Amino acid sequence: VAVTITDVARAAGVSASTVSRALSRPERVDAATRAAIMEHIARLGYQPNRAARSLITGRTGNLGVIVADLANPFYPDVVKAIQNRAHQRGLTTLLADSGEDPAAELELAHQLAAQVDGLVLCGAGLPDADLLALRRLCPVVLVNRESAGIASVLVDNADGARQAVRHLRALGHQRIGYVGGPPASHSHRQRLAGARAAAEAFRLELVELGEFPASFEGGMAAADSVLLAEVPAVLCYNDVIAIGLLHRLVAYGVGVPADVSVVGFDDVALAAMAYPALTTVRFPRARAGQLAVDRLQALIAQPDAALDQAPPLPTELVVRQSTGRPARPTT
Amino acid sequence: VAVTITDVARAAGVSASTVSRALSRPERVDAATRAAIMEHIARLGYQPNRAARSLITGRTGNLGVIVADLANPFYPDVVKAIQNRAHQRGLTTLLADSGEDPAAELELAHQLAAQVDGLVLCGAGLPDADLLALRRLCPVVLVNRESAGIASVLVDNADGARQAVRHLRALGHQRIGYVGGPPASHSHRQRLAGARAAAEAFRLELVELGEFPASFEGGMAAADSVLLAEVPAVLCYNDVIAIGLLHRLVAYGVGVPADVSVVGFDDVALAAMAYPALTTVRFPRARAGQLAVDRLQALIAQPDAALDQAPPLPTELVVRQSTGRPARPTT
DNA sequence: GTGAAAGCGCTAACAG
DNA sequence: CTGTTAGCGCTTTCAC
Repeated sequence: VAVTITDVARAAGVSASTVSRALSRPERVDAATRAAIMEHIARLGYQPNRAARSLITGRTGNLGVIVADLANPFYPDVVKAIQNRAHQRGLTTLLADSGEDPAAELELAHQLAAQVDGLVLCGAGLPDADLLALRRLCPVVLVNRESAGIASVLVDNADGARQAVRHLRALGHQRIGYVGGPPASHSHRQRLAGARAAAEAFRLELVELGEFPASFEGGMAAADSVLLAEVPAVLCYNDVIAIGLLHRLVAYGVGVPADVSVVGFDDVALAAMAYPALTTVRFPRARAGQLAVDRLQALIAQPDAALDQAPPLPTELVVRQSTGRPARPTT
Repeated sequence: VAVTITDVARAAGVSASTVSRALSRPERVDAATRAAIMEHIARLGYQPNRAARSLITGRTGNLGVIVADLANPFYPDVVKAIQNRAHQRGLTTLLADSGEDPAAELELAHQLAAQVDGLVLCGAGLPDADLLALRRLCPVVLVNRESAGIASVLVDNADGARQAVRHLRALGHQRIGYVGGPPASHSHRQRLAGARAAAEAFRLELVELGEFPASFEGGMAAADSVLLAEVPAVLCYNDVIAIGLLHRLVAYGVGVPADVSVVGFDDVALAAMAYPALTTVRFPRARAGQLAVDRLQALIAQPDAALDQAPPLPTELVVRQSTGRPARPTT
């Protein structure tokens, strides 16, 4: 069924090399011959065999993406952006889900490394050493994680937390609870650090309520801590936790925002759909995905260019109905 | 950097063919030599070059997945299951997102067809004719869509709708509204048909409230129709619409389920997180994804085996808090 | 500007 | 059971 370059060459009455050249270096081929060749290509529906091309060029035209968990609403948005951008650039996307398991992630990474031109790691849980080893196999770009010697697309988590704290302070709160996420998470640490710094800067008390799984259940579990600490406002590690918290608070009859203000992080679609709609900090997922592809392409073109880290992408506070002026004075 | 089969062969003191055989047909190689070869393979970290292998076998070891929209919470779950299963089977997954655009889908499908052993189409919007043409290029499996001559993994949407209607009827409702989804959708038609049949069977009135985009906004837009029709219970095309409706109803001060019972469809994670938690019909996404891979593998092995369609996968009613006994008689 | 030839890494007959 | 041979479809020197 497959039509090869030789078929095209024969049809056009030229050699295979010329057809090949017409495709890869059009300027090195006579305009007339090129036109004729193109015509035959279109007519025969010729598509170059990628395996054969890849065998000789060493390029696959594929880009690998490994995410921690596709079921987490954070990741599909990143993947979607990556796939779209890659497609624009003529690359196809290989996707793998590590299930938050570093061992699985390592295995997948090595497997993919052999069949892609570069790898994007999202929510990577790999130790720096593994990352470095991987880097020797193929170009790697990290999304929302920093590691020495590896390119990454960073987002200003700390500033996002700062904006959230500032918002809560503007509403009059003097004490703010922080519902933490998984301790291993890069974002968690940055967000916590940002919240701490902001608490100091804005002269308010930050009550750290513990670390919870980044899930709806985790958020529900955090509700008791929030109640016990009697904080009038809470910043959560992410939206999913915030929604779990919201759910449980409402079930307890605690008014949001009347009794407790809640702020999430990420601005996943969920946040706008919660009731009351969740105030949150937007994490530029689509932008991050695009940039990751762009950086990867640059790396593929120049494998050992100096990796100048761009400044982190900005985050943005999105105020919705889950925060508001406190109904009663909060001291 | 790359270690080839020849390197392994030389190290083991055998020919390349023997190494190749040791990998693909271990039983045709002496146990001792095989062991020695395996040892060298492990020591040298040899990984077969897939391009070279693919060039000769015609197999890529890749499986393509095209989804309508990754940002729709329905799809990531399917993709995750597909990728997991594929990985178990030693296949890698190429992912593409068509953005609900049939033209883009067609282009992606043809592009992917050339570099995969088979294609899974999820939420396919392609005309039957295009599907058939595609089928000639490579094995294709459809998820939740039926088309003559093409293998598919079907789900019993009609029965899901029936279960939902039955539930509402059991609660005492005599009139039920149906908030439809996109008219082009296969699921929409099946669910509507199921609801109609069930309405007749259970002797109640089904009020069709129109067709809406399958989005949160679509659901919000449907709220007015629900109010105007004064129906005490509503079945929605899917969860996302149901959540939008819920949101708007609550904002209007309409109690759910006190004043109106609401049922969604799909059981996306969102449904459990809504407040009140959404009663819905579970669509077996993970199972469907797995089955799609299994069927695709069967097709790859025997391209023109008779395609015996398995019975549709069952759906299951999940009762949560958005439905309940009506507070007042509903006549 | 174009063609001939070589070979990428691997597998699949076919001998032995 | 193992080695030899040929070639998958393409790109890329290198002559012309």
